[in-house]
Amino acid sequence: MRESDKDEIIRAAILKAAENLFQRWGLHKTTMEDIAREAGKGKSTLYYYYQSKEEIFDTVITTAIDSIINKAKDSTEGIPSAKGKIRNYIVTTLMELKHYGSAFTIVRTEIKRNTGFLEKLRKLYEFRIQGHIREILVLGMATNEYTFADENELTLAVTTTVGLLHAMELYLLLENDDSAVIEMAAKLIANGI
Amino acid sequence: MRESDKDEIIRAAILKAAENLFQRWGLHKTTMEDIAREAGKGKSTLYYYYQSKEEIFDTVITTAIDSIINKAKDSTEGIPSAKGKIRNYIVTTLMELKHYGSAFTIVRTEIKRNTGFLEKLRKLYEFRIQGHIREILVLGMATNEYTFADENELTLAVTTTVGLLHAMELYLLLENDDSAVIEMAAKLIANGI
DNA sequence: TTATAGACCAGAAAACGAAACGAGTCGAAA
DNA sequence: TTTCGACTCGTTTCGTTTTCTGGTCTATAA
Repeated sequence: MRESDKDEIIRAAILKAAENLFQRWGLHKTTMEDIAREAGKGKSTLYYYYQSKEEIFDTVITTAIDSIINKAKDSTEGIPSAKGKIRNYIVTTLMELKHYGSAFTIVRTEIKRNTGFLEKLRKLYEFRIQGHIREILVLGMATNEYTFADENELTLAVTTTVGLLHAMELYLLLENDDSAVIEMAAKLIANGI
Repeated sequence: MRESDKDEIIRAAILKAAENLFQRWGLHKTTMEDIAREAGKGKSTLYYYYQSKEEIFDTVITTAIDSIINKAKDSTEGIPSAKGKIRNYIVTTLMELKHYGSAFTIVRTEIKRNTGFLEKLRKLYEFRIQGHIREILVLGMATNEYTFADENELTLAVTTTVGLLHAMELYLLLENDDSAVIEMAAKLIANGI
């Protein structure tokens, strides 16, 4: 057991080193040797812990996204109304994304370089976000805040809400918007459903 | 007078030629000689009518955007409710944008190549769109559909609505979404304000 | 067996000089 | 007033060489 603990520590160290370098230099300018040096290991050693550079990058990104989604989810706890939950979920997601801001320069660059990249990312978290939103909307039906004729309509509402969220993420990522608009947009969506 | 009429005809012919080629080949693969050949003129002659290639391109794009905005505006005529107007304005804008679709491949490419391009475009139409939305919201106050505490709140609502519209445009341009979501999103925004 | 790293490879990317291209100018001519 | 051929000069493209870098293999040490 102590063996695998040590294993995890080194894996985490590599990840941390990679994250630092990715944030500073982006994916393409960061070499495996850079990461190895930063982690105080030989280059070959990295391949003992990770299959490829891509796996390292994916793990870094996934971790970041996980953190955002978890914070968004957490921000809905303790809020009684569904509308409030939706509002918080959206605001938190966007604010966190904005906060990661500079770190996500990488993402911005990567989006432009490779259109399929977003597609790939989305698959990783789309499902979870839709689950969260659906959960909230279902709650909203119980509290009479929202009404949906049937399962189809509920699904459409979920899709639309998440779609709008994505649209705003993209907007925030590629352009730069200020917080007042984020707040208002979130409230607007929450009330509009 | 007949002189300037003839002038306008040739200018229009050049524009039409340019539009065809831009749509087929994009801005960068279309040369001034291509346009001249298509318009049946010498290359130098183009410079008698337009200052630069950029001016030609801008004019083509502006014309297209004008058409979209006008159709959006028209789509609100005859609708009594402000909510209906908002909904139609958004749906029409997005559907038209989608309709121009292939033509706007250029725009898509241009956006990726030059981030400042969107900025520039936006300045051309931002003001008009905000004017239209504001007009509708003011009407919505008269019909008691919408309530705003003061001028500031109204302005924020306008900004947010237009911001969301832009976000969806970008999303539509860079990704591909289906009409059902557009409809729902428009309704959602209209009701949420 | 586990963990590490140096030596090595093949293909990708960078560097670079030469050639081609294309936006824009100018002067002449109709 | 309108048109265009000839010219320019900065940019892009292209073919080639060189460097770089992700990934593998093998040796070695604990």
